[in-house]
Amino acid sequence: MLSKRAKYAIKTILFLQDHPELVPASAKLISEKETIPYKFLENILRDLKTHQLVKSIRGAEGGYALAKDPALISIAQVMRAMDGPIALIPCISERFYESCPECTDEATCRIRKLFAEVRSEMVPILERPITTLALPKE
Amino acid sequence: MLSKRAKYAIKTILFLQDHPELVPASAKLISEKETIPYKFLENILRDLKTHQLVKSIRGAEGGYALAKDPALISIAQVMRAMDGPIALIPCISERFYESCPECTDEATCRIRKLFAEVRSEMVPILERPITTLALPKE
DNA sequence: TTAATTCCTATCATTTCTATAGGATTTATC
DNA sequence: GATAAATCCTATAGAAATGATAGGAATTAA
Repeated sequence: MLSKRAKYAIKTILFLQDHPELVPASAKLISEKETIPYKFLENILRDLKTHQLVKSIRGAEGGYALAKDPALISIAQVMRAMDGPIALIPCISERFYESCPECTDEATCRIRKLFAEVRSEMVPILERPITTLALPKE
Repeated sequence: MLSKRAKYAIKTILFLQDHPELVPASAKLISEKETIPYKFLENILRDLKTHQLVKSIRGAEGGYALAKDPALISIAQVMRAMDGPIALIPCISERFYESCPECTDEATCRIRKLFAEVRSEMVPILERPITTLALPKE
């Protein structure tokens, strides 16, 4: 399951997407509007910045904005920045590969292919740009 | 990511699938063959039994066996028994539905549909019977 | 100069995950 | 009937991850 960090991060990214580009949004504002604990948010924003998903403007009247065109940002990017791999087992992850400590031999692992298939179905959906995340119609 | 419990449980289920039906496999045997800590395994087996994936025979010469035809058992069942929901957010889970505490309104949640789609791609793959999990050919 | 803000390090609290301990109960076999 | 090999059960310990807070340094617009 997604961590709370990741959920907060997604809310933050979507908030910034909606926010007028010219005015940066302060952590305080985001915290209040999205009901995210302030200090926790600061720390998420730092991480999002490290991963080049948001940029910051320091000082009074400063704040945060998306670091790039929303058409180039996906939920997958946010998830990876917060929680790490999307794959359910590490030995099939593209970006976070690790061998499974329990596994004696990847070549003969009977579940590896299954989870690889799962991953390859998940990823393209999660990699859609956030511009495709319209509000559901009533 | 899958928990160690879930990985151990999957190994156990596959071990039992391969094991001759007439002789139950003891926790000790499984523990040794699959290198799973004995006491941890006992506790996993209990849980698998509660979820009616394995059955047990008590006493000397006792042990465990699959509770049903392997054609009726899937990795999804094992995962749900060990780790709970397969969905990445609780508000789209079929079996473990919960509203997201961060969410003000499901109807207007912008990521809900996306994660529902992800889930609906994952589930059919994970629900394939374990009889389809052949060893990969060289 | 002040106030608003990001930035940084550290720490705490809670929960979840992994694993172990110790023994009660059951049952096949000798 | 005794013994040994098992499952079964409750409890708890230890470790790691997660969620959250504290306190202040640095930056900058007004």
